[in-house]
Amino acid sequence: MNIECHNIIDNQMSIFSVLNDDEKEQLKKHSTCTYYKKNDIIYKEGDKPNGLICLSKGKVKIFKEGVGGREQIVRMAKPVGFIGYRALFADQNYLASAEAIEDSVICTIEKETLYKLLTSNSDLSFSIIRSLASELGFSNNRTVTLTQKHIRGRLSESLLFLKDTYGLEEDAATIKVYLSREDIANLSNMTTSNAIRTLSTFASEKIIALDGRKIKILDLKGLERISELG
Amino acid sequence: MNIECHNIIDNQMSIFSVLNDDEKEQLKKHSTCTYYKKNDIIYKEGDKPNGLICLSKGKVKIFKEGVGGREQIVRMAKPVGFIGYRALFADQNYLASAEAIEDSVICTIEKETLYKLLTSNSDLSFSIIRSLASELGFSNNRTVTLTQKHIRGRLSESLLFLKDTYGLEEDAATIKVYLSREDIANLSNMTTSNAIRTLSTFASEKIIALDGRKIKILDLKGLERISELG
DNA sequence: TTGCATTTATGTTAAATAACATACAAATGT
DNA sequence: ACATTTGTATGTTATTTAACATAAATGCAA
Repeated sequence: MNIECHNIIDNQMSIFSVLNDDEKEQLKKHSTCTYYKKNDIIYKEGDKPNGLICLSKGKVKIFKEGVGGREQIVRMAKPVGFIGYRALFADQNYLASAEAIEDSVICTIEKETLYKLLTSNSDLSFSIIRSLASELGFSNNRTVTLTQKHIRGRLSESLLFLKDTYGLEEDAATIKVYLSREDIANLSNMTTSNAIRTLSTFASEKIIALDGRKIKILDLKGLERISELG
Repeated sequence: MNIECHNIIDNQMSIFSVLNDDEKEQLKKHSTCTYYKKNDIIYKEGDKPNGLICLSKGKVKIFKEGVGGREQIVRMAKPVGFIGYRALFADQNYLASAEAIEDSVICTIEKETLYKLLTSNSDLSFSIIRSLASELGFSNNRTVTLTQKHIRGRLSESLLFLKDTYGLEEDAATIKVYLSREDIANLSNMTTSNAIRTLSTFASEKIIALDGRKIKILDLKGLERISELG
């Protein structure tokens, strides 16, 4: 039934590995599974969180609407990872929206159950503190990157970020996520035109190869160099 | 002796208010006071945190070095607030530097003592989770602001941010912090020249009044409007 | 298939902002 | 009191990037 939820909770990689069997059982009883199609909205800026959302399968983008409706992707989620936990723990409404960029499965854990466990299990609290602290560091880094690097630097950093987040296909070169040029632009703080143009330039420089939405990294060192130089 | 530390720990506004007297005593025994002059560095990017730093008196800027040594201010601290807790809890070295922009007093709480308390007191963990989650929301907001708003929007948002953070003088108009034009620029992601120029423009439009480093807000609504429009 | 919408591609122009140059004022040290 | 540095101010130019325009390619549905 919500076998997907059970898998997450039992997963050795998840933060729930610090829980004992009884605690895990609690979580399983109070969690529900939901299925999303590609392009489905999981939640919207302003919505109220009602539980801890965990991505079991698929890929999700988290983005904010900026000036003139222009969107900025602030995070990309992969399994097994949390979504919207910032708002939940800050006791705020969502400040960003989440949309599935592939068919996805999420598992929602009831807020009350989670909080009860947090009270009794300090290791779980520690895990969450560590997660939030890491992501804050990432966010601060990104602020500097997106504001200070030039277009080529921002784009190459985004490509490296996508590679690090989702990994590579069996050919050890193709980034394992297929975004529209618009999404790549929204991730890299540039217009779609400029994302397309700069990708083409990279391709002509043999740094990457393009085939539709497939992006193959040909010269990793080169990409890293461009990213560092800004 | 470290009376300043004691004040922080007993302060009703600090997150330590959830502790009992015995726990507070523990903290006091394992904390030390340090005094910093204006422009003193408290820690540098890459340093290893060795405790929880709390600002007791003064004002501190947290900034990152970006492309070509250009600095970006990511946070401004005021009493009673924490500094560098992100790196401490993420178990990382500092990703940013902290510098006193006024004579300041900080109180450092030993990591081991803090962690012991976190294990036994879940309310304290909760407080830290909430703080980190709030700051992450702030950071994501800032990313969008700094990348999408135009110069006038970024500068007015920075002025409003400084007002909200440090408050106003008795005249109910002058922002209670005295930054160099360069710092204002580094906060707003622009060059010093453009910060100076745009401040002058705001002054000529009677939105603010300038007197050296004193910035008086004459038209709050106007400033908010400019900030929102981007 | 055909038509229509969307995405991708590329060239041109316009706007925003950084970079640079210079001048002057204020603070600081000797 | 003077020289030296630092901060502030403002004008000019160069560069980056957004905005706009157009068109080809692709995906999708009737």
